[in-house]
Amino acid sequence: MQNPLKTIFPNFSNELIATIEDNGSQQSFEAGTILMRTGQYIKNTVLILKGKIKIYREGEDGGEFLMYYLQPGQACAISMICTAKSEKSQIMAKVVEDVTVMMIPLQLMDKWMMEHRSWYEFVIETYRSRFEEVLEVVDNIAFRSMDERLEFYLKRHSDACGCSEVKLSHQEIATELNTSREVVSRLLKKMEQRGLVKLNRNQIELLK
Amino acid sequence: MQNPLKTIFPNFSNELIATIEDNGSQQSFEAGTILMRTGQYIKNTVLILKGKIKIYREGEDGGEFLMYYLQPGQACAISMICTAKSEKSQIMAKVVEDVTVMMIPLQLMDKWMMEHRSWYEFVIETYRSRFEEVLEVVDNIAFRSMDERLEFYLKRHSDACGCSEVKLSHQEIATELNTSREVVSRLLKKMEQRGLVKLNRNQIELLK
DNA sequence: AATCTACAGTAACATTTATCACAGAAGGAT
DNA sequence: ATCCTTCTGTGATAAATGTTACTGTAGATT
Repeated sequence: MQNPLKTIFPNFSNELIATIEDNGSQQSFEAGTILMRTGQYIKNTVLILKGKIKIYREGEDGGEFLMYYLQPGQACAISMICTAKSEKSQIMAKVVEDVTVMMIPLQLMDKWMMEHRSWYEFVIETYRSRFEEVLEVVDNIAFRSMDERLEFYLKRHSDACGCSEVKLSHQEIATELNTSREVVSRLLKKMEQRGLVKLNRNQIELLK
Repeated sequence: MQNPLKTIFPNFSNELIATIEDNGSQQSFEAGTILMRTGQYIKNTVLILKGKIKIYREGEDGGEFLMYYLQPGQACAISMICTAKSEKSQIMAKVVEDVTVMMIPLQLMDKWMMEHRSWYEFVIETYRSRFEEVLEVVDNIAFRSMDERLEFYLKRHSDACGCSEVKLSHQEIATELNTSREVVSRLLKKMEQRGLVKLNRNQIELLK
C-alpha cells in the first residue's frame, strides 16, 4: 500500500513526506469539536487527511458565518499565516465531519519553507486560493441579494461534496448565511416553484 | 541623505535594498490611474514608495467596494500571491493619490524568498495583515448594519491618514460601501445629531 | 397508537435599505 | 453678479429582509 500522506498530498516531495512523518503528530477529532477559537493563539499548522472542517467567523449573536471548508489535501491558511509570529486567530474552526489531521509545530513552518520547495509551493498556493475564496465571499455579501447568495451557497455545497443533494436543515443554512430560518424557507420555496430544487426534510436536491 | 528605500522599508536588509534597486523599475502614476483590473494577468509585484492606492472589488453596476488601501512601505498582497503562477487578478487597483512605486518582475519573487530573509518576512507579514483586514471587512458586511459600517469606515480613513478630517463626498463613501448617497447623507446627519461628527462640504470631521 | 421533538411553511407586521423626486447651498467659472 | 455644476438634505414610497406568531408534518420515542 502506498504511503497515505503521499496519496493525499501528491505534490509533496518524498523527503518532505518523511519529514512530516517524523515531526508531525496525527490526531483525530469528532464532528462538533472546535479546533480553533477567535482570539486563541495558534501553535500548530493543520493538514487535513480525512473529514471536513468549517472555517467561519462568529457573530455576537452566535451566527457562524461561513468562510470556507477545509478538506483532505488542504491546510488551514490562517494557521500558516499566523504561525510565523504565533499570532492570534481571527476565525473559528469547527469539525463538521470526523477528521484526521496532521499537526505540525509552527516553528517548523519557516524552516521547511526554505528547505522544501514543494512545501513552499503548497503554502503559497494555499494562501492564494483561500484569499480568492474570501474575496468571492465578500463579493457575494457586498453585491448580491439573499436569493442569489442562497443559490451560490447551495452550489458551493454540492460542488464540495460532489453530489446534488445538500443535507442541511433550513436553520443550519440560515446560520451560515447570517439570516433567519424563515427567510431561507421562503426563498427555497420560491426556488422550488422555479424548478431549481426539490425540497425534502433535511435535504435539498439541486435540479439544474 | 539616507537611501529613500531604506527609509520607507526599514526592515529590508541592505543587500535586499541593493537588489531591489538593481532589478526594480521606479515609476509614477497620477491619481485616477487604474493599475490593475479584474481578470488581468499580473506581471509585477508593486512596492509603494509614495501616495495611495485603493484596492477594491468592482460590482456590475460600477460599485467600487473598498477592500483596503495601500500606502508607502506596503505592497500589494494580491500581486505577490498571484505572482508564482502568473495568475489573474481578482481585484481592481486604482491610484487615489499620485503614487511612486517600485515594480518588481514577478519571477524574482520566488528567488528572493529563498535568498533574503527580510523579503520573506515582509511577504508573509503582508499576506497575514491583508487577510486579516479582509476578514474584518467580511465581519462588517455580514454582521453589522449600515450605520455601524459607516462609522467603521470613517475611523479607518482617519486612522489611515492620521488626521480627524475625512475629505470625501457622500457619493464617494456610498460607492465604497455599495449603498446610495441618500443613505449616507441621512446616516451622517444622524451621527452629527449624536455629536459624533461635524459635516462640511467634501469633508467630515470626526469628533470622538 | 400516543406522544414528543425537530423541521418546515406561511401570514402579518416591523425595520432597514433603496429609489425617486425635488430643493437648496457652496463654490467655481464667466 | 450671474450662471453652472456639484454636493447635500429630506420627504415619500417601494422593496428586501427580519421578526413574531402560529400551524402542520415527519420521524423518533415510549
